[in-house]
Amino acid sequence: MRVATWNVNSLGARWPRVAHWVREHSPDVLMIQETKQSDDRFPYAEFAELGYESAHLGQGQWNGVAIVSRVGLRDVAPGLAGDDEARHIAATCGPLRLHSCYVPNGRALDDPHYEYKLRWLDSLRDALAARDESERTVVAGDFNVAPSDLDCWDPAALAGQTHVSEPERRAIGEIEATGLIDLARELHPSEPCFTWWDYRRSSYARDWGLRIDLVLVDAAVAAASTACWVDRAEREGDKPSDHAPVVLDLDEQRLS
DNA sequence: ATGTCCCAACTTTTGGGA
Repeated sequence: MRVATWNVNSLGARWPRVAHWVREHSPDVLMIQETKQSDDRFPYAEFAELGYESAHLGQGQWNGVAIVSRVGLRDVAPGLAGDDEARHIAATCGPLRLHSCYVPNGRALDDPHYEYKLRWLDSLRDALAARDESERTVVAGDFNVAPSDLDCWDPAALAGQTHVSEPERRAIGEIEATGLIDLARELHPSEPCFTWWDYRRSSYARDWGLRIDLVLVDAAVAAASTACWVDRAEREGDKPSDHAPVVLDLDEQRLS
């Protein structure tokens, strides 16, 4: 079974690449962030032609999250309690309970948006702490936090900025403490595994990246996982998103 | 050169967000 997460930075602008990527890589489930679409513009029919059911929580110009699946899609839960932005959607697809997350950026440490980001992460933690432990859980998406210095191209250059602050990293740690494993880091303890590169300053060519797109899984999913990898090729070529997809491959037989 | 890309709109240029 293959599950992927991808911040597409506008599904409208990225549709040709998304459709091509889905055909090439055949994910069973794709979690999408930053669709930047209202629900009435979401390409439900186009995904259906590719064999996928879709659940979308849209907002319009900003945010927007989705889960598309070819292995069933039920018990859709759009939105995080108390949040009025389109940043979280959960659904059950086959044997997995999946959460597609788009964590607030934070903007700057002294910006009110940063406080919103920390509160949002606390809300996600609370929702995950209350989950049904019998469900096999995958929490994935754009967390806008680099959990450690290994996840940064130059930690010194980022000092004093969002994405690397101690409160943000602590909030990620508290989410993991609900019983979730940062799978890319678990399987690749010494590789950076960047997932995002700024469009500016030729950042991709210089490999000035961050690992901010995470796949957090419970112990049962971790035990069944055979790979967790970043599709850097998707960050190249014409009109890429600034994020690359992160792919989780698992052996469904080992999910007991 | 706060350097690029994407969106909306009092839309053909500007401002907000990442």
